Amino acid sequence: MDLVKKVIDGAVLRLYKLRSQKYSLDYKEQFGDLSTNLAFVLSSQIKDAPQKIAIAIKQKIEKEKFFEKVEIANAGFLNFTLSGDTIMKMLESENFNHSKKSDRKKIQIEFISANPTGPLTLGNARNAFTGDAIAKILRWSGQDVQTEYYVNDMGNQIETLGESVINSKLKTQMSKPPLKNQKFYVGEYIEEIGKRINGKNVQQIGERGAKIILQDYIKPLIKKLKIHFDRWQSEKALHQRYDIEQEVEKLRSQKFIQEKEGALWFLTKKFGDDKDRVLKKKNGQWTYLASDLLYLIDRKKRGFDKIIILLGADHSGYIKRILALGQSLGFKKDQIKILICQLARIKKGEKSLRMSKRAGNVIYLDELVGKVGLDASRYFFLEKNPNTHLDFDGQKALKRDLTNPVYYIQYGYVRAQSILRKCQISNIPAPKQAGKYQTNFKSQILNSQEKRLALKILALRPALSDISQTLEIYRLPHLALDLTRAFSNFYEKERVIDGETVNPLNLLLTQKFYTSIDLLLDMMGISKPEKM
RNA sequence: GCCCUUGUAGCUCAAUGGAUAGAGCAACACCCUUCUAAGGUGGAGGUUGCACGUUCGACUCGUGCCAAGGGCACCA
Repeated sequence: MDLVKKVIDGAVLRLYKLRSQKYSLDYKEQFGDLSTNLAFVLSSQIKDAPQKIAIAIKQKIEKEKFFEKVEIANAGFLNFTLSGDTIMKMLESENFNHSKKSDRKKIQIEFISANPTGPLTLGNARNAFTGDAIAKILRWSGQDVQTEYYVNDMGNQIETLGESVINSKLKTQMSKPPLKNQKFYVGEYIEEIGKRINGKNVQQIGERGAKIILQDYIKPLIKKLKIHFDRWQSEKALHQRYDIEQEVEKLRSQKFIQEKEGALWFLTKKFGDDKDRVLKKKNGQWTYLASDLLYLIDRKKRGFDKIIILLGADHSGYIKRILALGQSLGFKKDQIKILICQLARIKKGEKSLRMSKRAGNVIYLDELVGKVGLDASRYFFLEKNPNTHLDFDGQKALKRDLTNPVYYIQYGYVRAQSILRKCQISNIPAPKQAGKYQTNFKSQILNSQEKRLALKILALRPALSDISQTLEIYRLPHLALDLTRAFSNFYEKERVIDGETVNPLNLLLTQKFYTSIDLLLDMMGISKPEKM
């Protein structure tokens, strides 16, 4: 597929002496093996009729022997038919490695970063799985990736946690009924923590509680979710490592800081924010923005070329100010990318409610994964564009929404694996060494199942390249499903092993399918079963 | 009121400005008991929230409405 693109690009360059704009080169069964809208895209630049351009391109590339047929349809679409040999040769040399490794960048991806005031909930799931998958596809594309969880282990919410714990102790220690307060965190975990810790004041109890939540609730679950963080960055540690006063002074000399109404403001408006933001309150306390500033300073020092931050939609208002802070520190606009995941809501009867740890209206992620399994959970959350608004029906979701195609994909994977294993047993060369076959595909005629499967496999690498740029992770499950479908169709009609003989063409297809699904499952963090 | 996000089949979602808007689930009819049946084939299901506009061409871009979610603190 890359090859075909090169040929077309080459022809266009020779014809028009201009770099082709973004054009599509897709496999759509109804329009030949590959089709492109290139002539239309060029026509707006060259100011000539698409049909004429298409004819010129057709004449130029028709001589290339791997096009069996080039057709013009619908006043300018170019539809190509590739020969079976071409397709199989392309397939044989396909290794699924990212092609361009030249610009290796140091990228940090920060995700989840839920406050250590309670266990992770359903609301963190999207962010968690998406972040993990982004890290994996970026690594595939050759980037130097570091994953990080930012722990807000200081500030008001920690005190609130302390108060909540103390309040819960009223019941157990002093046999007084605990106070009801909307502000307090509720849940079994609060009582559990109350039994385990003591402290001399709210602050200390809050901090100890946060430590326990992080160590005994959050980290073990993350491990269970098969997510790895290279670093857990404590907010408190940042304040110990850097002198906030000094850092702010540096910025003051650059005129990003101003004193107004007795407080210290960061002039984020200069960078396009709606208003300026307080950095140090009238009472002398630093706001959370000061921590964010330190965190960015830290990341600048650590030399990241790019920072990707995943936030929930309730933080969408922060985007501008984070970018503003970043720019004041010398980050360019495109070096900080903030992705927003819409919040998950819970359906209760007719109503749909926002989850809240304080209202005790939550589904814990641990519970969900325990019930439906990690694979199904991952698939469910990865499948959707994070911008979609998700209403989660606790009852139905467990039964219906999560009876998802992940099993179909795994099944296809197992089938392919089983065939490959059989080939090994019957003394046929090891499946992973594709080169060994040296298959001669001369005048190979492919039937529609074989062709479809081959072309879909070939389309994978360009698609992954694209996703590693756009970070549209939700395309991964769709790709996997689509590929598996093509394989199932193929499997239904074709045989790889027939008695004692092996069909080398079909074996190659099976092998390459197996490798592509293997790669996709890895990227999605979905397990690769040997049996089902 | 202002800002961000979303509105596509009964449900969950796709569709770099391209051709007849596609998948899964659910439901219907048929086939298949294999190289693992968690399968295959076929039909049904749509005014892409509404209205204008931009152009060869709009689910996609622009403007205005309607509806939903989120945000508009010297809280994090």
